[in-house]
Amino acid sequence: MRLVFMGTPDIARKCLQRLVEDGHEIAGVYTKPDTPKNRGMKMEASEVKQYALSVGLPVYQPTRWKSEQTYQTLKALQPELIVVVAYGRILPQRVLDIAPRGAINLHASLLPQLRGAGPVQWAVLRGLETTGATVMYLSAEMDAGDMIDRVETPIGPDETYGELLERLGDLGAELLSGTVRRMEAGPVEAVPQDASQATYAPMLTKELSPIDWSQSPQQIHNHVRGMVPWPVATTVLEGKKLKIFRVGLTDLHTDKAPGTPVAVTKQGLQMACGQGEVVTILELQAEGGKRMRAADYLRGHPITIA
RNA sequence: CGCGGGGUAGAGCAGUUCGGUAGCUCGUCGGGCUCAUAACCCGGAGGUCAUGUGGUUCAAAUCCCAUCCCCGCAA
Repeated sequence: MRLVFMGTPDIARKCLQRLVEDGHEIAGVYTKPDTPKNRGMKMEASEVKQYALSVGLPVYQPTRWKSEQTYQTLKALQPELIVVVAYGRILPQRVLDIAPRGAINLHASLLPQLRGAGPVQWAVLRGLETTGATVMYLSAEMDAGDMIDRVETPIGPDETYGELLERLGDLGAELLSGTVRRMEAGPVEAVPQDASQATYAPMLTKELSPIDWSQSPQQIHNHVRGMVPWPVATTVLEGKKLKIFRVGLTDLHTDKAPGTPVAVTKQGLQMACGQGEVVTILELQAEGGKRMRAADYLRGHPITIA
């Protein structure tokens, strides 16, 4: 089938790659414009763009979807179907109407749960035990279109956002591949979402990084793994800002105030949380330093236990 | 030229300001103690101090120059 693909990060790349391997005719690939990133502020192309170029697909990076020229350019590609995966842009309704078979989207949650830009992160942050991916039609309202296909998957008790995203990317690409095949064969059924059950998952920001030590160990654990690999949970210890990559639950108790170091062990650093419970910081990174086991960090940066 | 931290033993760090015998904590190996141990005691091995076999010097981890690599902020 002749289609236009729109997407930006790696999960989108996986989907595009799968569609290419399925033998579909990709008339064009849309992705966000290159942005200055990383140390040195070098311009960096999205994963989707890098892949598209490597297989010789035409890449488009419009900045204004409202412009007539952008609209006409897409229309001229004459896609039968538009496939959108984590594109990062809101598309005007008339753009969604260009393709005869419509515009579909892969969303990494079990809609109507977790609509928004950060469904995978919030699935972990909220401590859900199950999530998944949904293929639906795009609609004017964010992630509210009629659903075509879905796949479920359990979330591991220690799984991080990054790990889950990786898995959902593979599952999602597989799911999407099947949907497009079926659409190619003929009309498909779509069921409306129950809007009353909708929850929302906004994009994470670094403002969410600081750990609230008054929470329970399980909540802190969810917070930490939901923030890896970005933006990563943080805390300040002895005046130093630390990124916290991994914590472990304990059955211990303490009468120390939340956020106070309780003890240093072979495993790492035990910290007091809410209700006198204790979690162990297992893996961390200091500014300018590498990510390392907490026990290693403490060897060179001994802390005093009050 | 966006700002900044760093590369010293297998790991994490100190030492660099003011050049002068390579240190700490841990791991590892051997021995001891112990009912036992991740605990404790004694002893040993292990480093061309990122690179240039660069410059200055009687002498460089330390000062100067160049290069490579890692990381934080910011996006």
